[in-house]
Amino acid sequence: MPELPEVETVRLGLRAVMEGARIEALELRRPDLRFPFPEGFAARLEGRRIEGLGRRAKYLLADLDDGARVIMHLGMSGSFRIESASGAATPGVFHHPRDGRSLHDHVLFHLSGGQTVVYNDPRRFGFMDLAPGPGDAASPHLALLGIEPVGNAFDGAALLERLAGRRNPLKAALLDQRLVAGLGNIYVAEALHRSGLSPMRQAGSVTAAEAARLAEAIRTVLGEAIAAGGSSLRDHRQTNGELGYFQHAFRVYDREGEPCPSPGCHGIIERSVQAGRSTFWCASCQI
DNA sequence: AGGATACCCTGACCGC
DNA sequence: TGCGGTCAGGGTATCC
Repeated sequence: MPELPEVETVRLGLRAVMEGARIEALELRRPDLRFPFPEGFAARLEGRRIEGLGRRAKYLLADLDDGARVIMHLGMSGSFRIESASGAATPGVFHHPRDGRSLHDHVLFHLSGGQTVVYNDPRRFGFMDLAPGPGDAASPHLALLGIEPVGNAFDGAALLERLAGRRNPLKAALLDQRLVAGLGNIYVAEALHRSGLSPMRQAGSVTAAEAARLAEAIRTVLGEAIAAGGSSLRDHRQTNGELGYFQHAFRVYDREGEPCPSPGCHGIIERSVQAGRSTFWCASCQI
């Protein structure tokens, strides 16, 4: 799944065609994704104009002209692509031979501009929901989210405050969406390596200086990843069908056994498992 | 409190 | 070419 940079890449691509457009028809090709679609979902969207397309953590937010907000999560394998009226096939996307449409195209937004925005999700861990209005409190999905790591308020002090007193491993704390919202397995690994901190460290043991370094590393790695169009491992694509390329800039993620890329470090990248997820790190320079 | 585990689901890959 | 096992960018529930 997409983590924050992949979702932001998708948002930037979709914004150009969705903002200001009217949803002429919403085509649901099955009754559910991870959860059933909300009652009357299609009817409540049809005819509405999309006034803005935002993002909170890993959620895409479409604000409608009647005040409602569509909340979309890509799960592990969700992607959006834009089809123009010509209906040209997207490179690299499997199209079902029967109707020319991929088996996993589940939701189609038919827009007034002539384009169709297609949501594809093989694993269906993604979902869509409707909130009555803007503001995190209006949705149970957003209400408990922590600080936005690319927002202005995120710095060493803000991070230190959230880690203080926590006894769980630093990696687990950073993956907790209630503390910092938007990080996932890849970017936690990358940010910890860049800041020289061990994923095994007790979260509450991080000092003010270390928190400042970590916050800066998080901000930098997310920014670089967004600029690269995200990371494409299996499923993520930009909305024009192109791959992201930040995966080539990984320093530790999926690099078990390779030499640590830190200057002057002679360590080897290790893999271990924390909370059921792979952790990649260098025991020599991450302390 | 927080850790470990199972689960939701499909597809890719590996070894046999 | 097939088959079983394992793994995957997320989030949630449930059990200790």
